[in-house]
Amino acid sequence: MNTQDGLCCATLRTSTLSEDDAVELASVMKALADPVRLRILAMIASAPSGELCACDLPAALERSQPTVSHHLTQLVAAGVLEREQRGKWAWFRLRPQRLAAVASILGSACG
Amino acid sequence: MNTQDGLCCATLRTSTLSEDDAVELASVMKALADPVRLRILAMIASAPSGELCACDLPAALERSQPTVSHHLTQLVAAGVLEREQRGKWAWFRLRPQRLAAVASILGSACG
DNA sequence: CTATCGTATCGACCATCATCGATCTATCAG
DNA sequence: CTGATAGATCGATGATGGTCGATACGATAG
Repeated sequence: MNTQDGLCCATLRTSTLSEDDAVELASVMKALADPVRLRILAMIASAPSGELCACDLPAALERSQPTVSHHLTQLVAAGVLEREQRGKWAWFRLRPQRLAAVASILGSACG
Repeated sequence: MNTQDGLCCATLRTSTLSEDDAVELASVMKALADPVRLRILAMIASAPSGELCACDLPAALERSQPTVSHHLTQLVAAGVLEREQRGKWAWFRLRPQRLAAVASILGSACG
């Protein structure tokens, strides 16, 4: 772990996680551990353009606008999404590296 | 998703998660979203025998015995660990399929 | 400038959770 | 049976988190 981008190639199999690394990895997992946030990721991943406008989400997720904004903020903070402001709209794209890092850490424990 | 074992080959990229599938996936992620539980997984994954006795964990994790027992219960409930009782000791092994399922779902969003 | 619309922030509320001490259960040693 | 040990369960507590209404901010339209 600990490259310029945080999570990296440490594996559950080859090394025991330090307390600090465990906390960092857990913080990313925590960002992914909510149904609303997972649905946001799925919607963006399946969007033809690869991006989504925040304005569509409250209706699609049946959550209030503040709630959606809160979840988007958390996903961006976790490094899983990136935000781009266009006029008065906010658009979101995946940051695949971060998801790939987590996937590879988990996969490494599976032999 | 939804095979005999729960999580399966649904991907974030090809399908929008249903509310129910999102809740189920989130519950597994939640089990992985704690530093203590991640360290337990890492310790087991890196153990030469592939298994660990619960008796060693409170000292290694610097947590009380009830706390460790609580975390182990959650990991077993999430399908990530399996428990085997031997005499008065409880031993734990990984269930790689479950971790692999989560890893593949995350990986599928990374193109 | 003013009105409007998309988002972010704030404050509050309720639910969930990590943690621990105390206690209960079960297994083994004598 | 008795004492000791591994582990689970219970109850309490303090912290974290999801949610929403109200409000503030920022950009566009007129």
